[in-house]
Amino acid sequence: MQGMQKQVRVRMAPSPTGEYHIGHIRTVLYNWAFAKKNNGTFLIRIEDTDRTRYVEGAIDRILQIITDYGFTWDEGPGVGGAYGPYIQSERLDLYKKYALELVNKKAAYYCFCTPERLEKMREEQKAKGIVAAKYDKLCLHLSQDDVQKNLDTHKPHVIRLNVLPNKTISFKDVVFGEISVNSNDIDDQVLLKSDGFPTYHLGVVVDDHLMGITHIMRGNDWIPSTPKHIILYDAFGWDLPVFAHLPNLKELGASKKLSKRFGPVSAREFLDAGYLPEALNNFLMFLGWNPGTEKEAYSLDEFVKDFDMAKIHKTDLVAFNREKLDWMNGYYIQNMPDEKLLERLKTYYKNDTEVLDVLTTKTAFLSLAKTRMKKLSEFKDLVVWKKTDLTAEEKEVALLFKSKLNNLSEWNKETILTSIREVLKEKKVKGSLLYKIMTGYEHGLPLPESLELLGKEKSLQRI
RNA sequence: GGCGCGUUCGUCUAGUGGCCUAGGACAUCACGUUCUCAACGUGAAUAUCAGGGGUUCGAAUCCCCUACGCGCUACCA
Repeated sequence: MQGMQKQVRVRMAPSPTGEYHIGHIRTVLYNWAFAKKNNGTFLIRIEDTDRTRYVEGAIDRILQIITDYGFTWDEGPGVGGAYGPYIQSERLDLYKKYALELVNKKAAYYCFCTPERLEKMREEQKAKGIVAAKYDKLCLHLSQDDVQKNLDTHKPHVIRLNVLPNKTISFKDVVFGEISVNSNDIDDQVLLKSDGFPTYHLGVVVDDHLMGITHIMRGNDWIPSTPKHIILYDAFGWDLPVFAHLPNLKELGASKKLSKRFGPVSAREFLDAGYLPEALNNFLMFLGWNPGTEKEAYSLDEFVKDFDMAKIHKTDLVAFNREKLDWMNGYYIQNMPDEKLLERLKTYYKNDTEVLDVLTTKTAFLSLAKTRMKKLSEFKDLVVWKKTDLTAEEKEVALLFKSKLNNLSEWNKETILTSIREVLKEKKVKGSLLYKIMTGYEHGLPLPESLELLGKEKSLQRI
């Protein structure tokens, strides 16, 4: 079968439990690019199996933010596909069927233990000095009759994975290499909860297999769970997908996860703060991957071309350098064609009439502002000037400036600049004072150009 | 505590036994340009590759130990 490459199918499986994190976008990016590079399929599957953490509307918001970052999916919510439904809560029968298959194969068993008994069991183990409590397999030893009796009386139950002792479970990770764990360290994980929903472990394995997933790229916090999944694949007799675990993101300086204290955390917040999706994506690409060249500016298309799983970093955490993100965003703004930037700004400031007015009547401000903003959110302070209080001395400068401007017979940036130079020379003041007088800020867009745009009358009014 | 994983400039990294007296980018500093601030250009500084043992003619690169960090240890994902 050499040369018969299996069709690449990858997935992103968000849980609708809250806001979509910027790190999730990084994972989307890698999976999406890998699919595109291999002419494969990128699908989205919603893992809404935790009803206690379910957040109303979260699915729509997650799909929207993925879209807003520029990604599309070939199968999944909204687009359908041959392997649907793509929402786990609509696949409950499937998980039950496979859980029962495992029970029949003795690879799993019914457990009728109450939460209270589990709690007590853990406390007892703790008292004995065992910190990581494991289920004691009590229900594994229930007779067939007892199990049936309990089922007949509808006693609440779960289905647990039956982990055999003294086995070495190992798997090969594309990033981390060979990883092996002793089965004695693996708990008899619940597979099917008492409410009939699967746990993550059953859900992913069943769905990844049924949906033909060939490669799994996810955060490396999943490494410890992977052996459980391997046991499941083996029990079902299914082929293993390729695993690649990605380094997680941390806050710069701290070895801790991203925190609101330092800035945006959710994917949506970054957009709201005025970051461009293309800059964000470019930044995210390098958080866990590097082409090995000195090229740093990457469009999505270029990334698809160069992305290589073998170049994913084997490290546990990568710092999210917000300063570098700002630089990169500024870089993208500077290099964006004016018309395109104008559209972005109009969308960003769609509820701000003051800025919108500037964007429609004085578009020339755009090219002046371009090199002066790192985020779209900084545009407003550059073009919407504020009033400020002046000292007596400053007022004198202001009046001189006003009369100079008033005397100009021609109103253009050269004549205005001449006036500025004269004022600065005569009054021996710094340029920043004129900015304060005109704009209310110590600095801003070049005055000659700005005032030319504003017009003589309005400029004089400002003073 | 147990298990797993990691550790190169302040940060993200290049690096898979000799090209490394460790390269790039961000940040920092200096100079140039200048109506301010940016942008831009040029240049500077910053890492005995966590520490200690090996293996080898030769190690950031291979092995062992230690330290530190992170993750997991739920009827959460």
